[in-house]
Amino acid sequence: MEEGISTEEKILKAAEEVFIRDGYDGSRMQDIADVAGINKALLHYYFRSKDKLFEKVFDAKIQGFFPQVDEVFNQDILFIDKIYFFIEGYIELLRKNPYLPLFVLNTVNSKDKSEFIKKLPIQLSRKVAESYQTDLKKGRVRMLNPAQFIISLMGMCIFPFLAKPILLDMFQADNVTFDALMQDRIQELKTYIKLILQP
Amino acid sequence: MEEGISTEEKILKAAEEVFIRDGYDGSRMQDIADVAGINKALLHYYFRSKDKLFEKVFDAKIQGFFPQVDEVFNQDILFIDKIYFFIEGYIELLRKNPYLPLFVLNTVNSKDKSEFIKKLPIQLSRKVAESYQTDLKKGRVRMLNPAQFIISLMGMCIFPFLAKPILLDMFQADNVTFDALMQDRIQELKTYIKLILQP
DNA sequence: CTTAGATTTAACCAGATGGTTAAACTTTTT
DNA sequence: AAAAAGTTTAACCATCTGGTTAAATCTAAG
Repeated sequence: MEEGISTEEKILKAAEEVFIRDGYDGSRMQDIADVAGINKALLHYYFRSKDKLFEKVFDAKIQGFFPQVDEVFNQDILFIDKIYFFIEGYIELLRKNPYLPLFVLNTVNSKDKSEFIKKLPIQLSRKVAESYQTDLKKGRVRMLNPAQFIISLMGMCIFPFLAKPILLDMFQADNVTFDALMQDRIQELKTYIKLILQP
Repeated sequence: MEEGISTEEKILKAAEEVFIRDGYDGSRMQDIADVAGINKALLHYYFRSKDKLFEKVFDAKIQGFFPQVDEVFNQDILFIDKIYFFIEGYIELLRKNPYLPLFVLNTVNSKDKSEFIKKLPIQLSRKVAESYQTDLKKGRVRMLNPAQFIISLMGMCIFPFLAKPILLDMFQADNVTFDALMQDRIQELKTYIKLILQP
């Protein structure tokens, strides 16, 4: 654990690591303290409870689950190009935060944290749908169900990171080849999207 | 809890419910005993430990994560039709077992159960790839990366069930409309697959 | 320098947890 | 019917867990 950062920050970094690795139920306050290199009582001094600490970590990480769509979708460009940019951005983001999807999905699926769903900055569906309708009217894209399209797009981006251990086994891959696969996947998904969208 | 079934079966049913609902770390042996309507000591009498009980449940459920692909892929039909059958079968299966994906993915991603990956009956990738090559040679399908295709196919089938709470919020849906969306999704995915595969 | 406020420490706490034990009870076998 | 085997129970156990407490230590302010 590095010098020069506050105890609060040490705790947040350690908590993030442990919560992501072990999940909420599997995480121990003593483990977080050990990783942070501090006395366990400080966790309560600074954050009051395990719940609140988790919430703080979740709040910090959640902003990354849905990348800022404004920059992409407010541009005056073709819908399909917006989707390309989205794919590039999202897969890059997931490559840097490969454990994020499972962390978020576990949280929103857990029964005592389902209200955390309200914390998700979900503008994606609206932005995509509006942008899609614009291009549909101009005959630039095929008619399809925007909701289903968004689900598919997200599924194709996110799923491999969730299923990484399975895919490593399935394709006799290691971390290096998996990452290359994810790199290649950007182009692959663009191809699919083009085939699906072009009228 | 029903009459006429053995204590062992009672425990397995209850354990399945609780492990799926709360995850391994979040599950308590007393909870499982309560759901089963038995004394907690019986869990150890019949299954020796929480670990072993979990493994038994996992073994039972895992067979369903990858549906039997033999029936579908051994048929002498077009590759694309095989994929259609796969989609129908898999989405139906997931609609009946909506919590299964998260259960499995959590298990294979957890650090002390990663060896469970070996229990997955993974013939899917090989079957799909072989079948795809056959049709490729006959010019029935477009050239693409089979691994990426499989990942996408599975992602589009599985992801919505993992992200259900998010999607409910995102699309202002409830359980009924979500299920209808999953029903409709079969046709939608077939459309995508057709567009992607046709030469 | 002293005081006040902030931070940290080590010990402690009540309840929870997976698991154990021995006795009681039930079913099967002889 | 009695004995043996199998099942169940209630109590118990050592350890773990999130959290608390009061004293010690550190830092900032006057």
